[in-house]
Amino acid sequence: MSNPPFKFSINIDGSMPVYVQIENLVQYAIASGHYGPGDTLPSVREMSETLGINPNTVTKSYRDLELMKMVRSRRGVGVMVTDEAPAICIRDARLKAEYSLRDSVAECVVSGIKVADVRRIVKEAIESGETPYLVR
Amino acid sequence: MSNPPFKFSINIDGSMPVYVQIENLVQYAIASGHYGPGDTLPSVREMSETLGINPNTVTKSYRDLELMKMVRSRRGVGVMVTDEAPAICIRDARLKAEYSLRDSVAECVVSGIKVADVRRIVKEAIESGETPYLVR
Amino acid sequence: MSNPPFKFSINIDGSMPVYVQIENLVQYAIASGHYGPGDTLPSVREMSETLGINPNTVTKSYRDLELMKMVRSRRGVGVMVTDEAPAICIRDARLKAEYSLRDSVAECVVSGIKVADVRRIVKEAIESGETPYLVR
Amino acid sequence: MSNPPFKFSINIDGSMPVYVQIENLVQYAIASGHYGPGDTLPSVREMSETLGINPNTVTKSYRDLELMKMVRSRRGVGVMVTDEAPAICIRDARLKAEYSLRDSVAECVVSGIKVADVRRIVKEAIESGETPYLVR
DNA sequence: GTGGTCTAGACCACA
DNA sequence: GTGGTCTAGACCACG
Repeated sequence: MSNPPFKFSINIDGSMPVYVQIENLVQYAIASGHYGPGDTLPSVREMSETLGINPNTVTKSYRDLELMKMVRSRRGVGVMVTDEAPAICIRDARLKAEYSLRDSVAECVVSGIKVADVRRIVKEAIESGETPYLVR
Repeated sequence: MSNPPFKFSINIDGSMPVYVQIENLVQYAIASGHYGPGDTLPSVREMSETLGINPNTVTKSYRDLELMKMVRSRRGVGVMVTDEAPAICIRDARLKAEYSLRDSVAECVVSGIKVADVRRIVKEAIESGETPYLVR
Repeated sequence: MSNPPFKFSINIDGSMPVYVQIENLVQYAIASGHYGPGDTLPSVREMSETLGINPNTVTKSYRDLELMKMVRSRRGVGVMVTDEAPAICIRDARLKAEYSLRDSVAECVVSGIKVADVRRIVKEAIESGETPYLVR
Repeated sequence: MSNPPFKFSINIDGSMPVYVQIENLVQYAIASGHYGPGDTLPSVREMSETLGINPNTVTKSYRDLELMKMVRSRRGVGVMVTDEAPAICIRDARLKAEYSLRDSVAECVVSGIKVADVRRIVKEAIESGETPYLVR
């Protein structure tokens, strides 16, 4: 692996399919600048062994990412990040996060959680600043 | 059905299974006070016709709700809301909303959205919020 | 009701159907001598109101008991205990109880409950001497 | 299926639903140590063919067991025994057996069986008992 | 009328 | 290959 110090972590239980988690991981890694245009992702075999999952699952993730124009795979070489990937990833991540936030707040309000409590929870979450998918 | 009609609506093509949507609808109806302890839910047949789905799907939903202690079904009688149901529904709704909020905020932070923007989005979402529908 | 001081008690929840519980109640009442040959059972209406259940359910129980030759119903008169009923009820009750006991003990042994504990439980149950269906 | 074959057998005509029988069989197999944490149960298709029943029926059993936290099912992988399953199964089996015993003894007493006879029956049942199959 | 169970068979999501 | 969902339709148990 050419870019070793990046740590992936997936939750094999939970409702989110493994292949989606992998796609998200890679997109976050690109959005955060860990992988830049031209960088090579871990090989399918390496990734599957690292995560302890089926290689087919990784293959599917990489294929999806290729369809999203975020990576390009070349036989015998590997899977490389495209030039457009960072911009797409960053934009997508922000849009998704923003949408998700509006949604959650509305859900809280509608559930009868007090506004003060909503603010408190937001404050705590900002301060604790955990990353849901990335482990640095 | 002794209660006034509750507007049920499901999305048969969405990613969320139909039986889960029904469970959510019922929990929503209980949390909002539309159905109280002792009330009878629409019969399996009635619900299936209303929603245009197979009775077995409704049966599955009702069975799950029974395992969750929210309803009690009796052959030849119907499906009735339990005494504990409202408390469980309200508590669950809040816990889910709170968890979702923390998650979204973390996602925003990790996506590089500025803290000031996070606060602004939260503020907007609260202000555009609907009146709480949950009974306390 | 001609034989008033007998108290019935049924569990409308639980897995045992209501009509079966009623049949058992009546058989226990006959076995215990509360109702003797020629005595009249409570009317369907009275029984259904006392227990807060559907009259059809009582009707079904009485019909079953008639098929078992334990009661005989006469239009305009009521449902009366037959001459053979006590003997049948007593024999059946003992056989069922004995079979059930052997079964339970075997189940305990096979579940790994120690023999000493089995004996203790039996002793306690005898001493507490509750009646599962009858309330005197 | 990695484990040696477990002899499953169900009674398709009995009063107990088939899916409940399957659940009991699996719990029995877990309590007896045939299946341990991490082991994979027979696939839905395999089980349904073995028992000569519809796959949906097996699915229902497995789903119930999952709600009881005894197994965890993963699409594309299989159904696996959880870590807590053995303890739950053993505890449940004992509780059920103990409850059943108390009930039977009470039934004997109320049926007029003499205490001496109750003790004799218990003694006989214990002596004819099989070796406990449950793992501690 | 109510809900409960089971079947047969289809299609999908996942690894 | 795995399990998950849904349909259509049958039959039964219960009140």
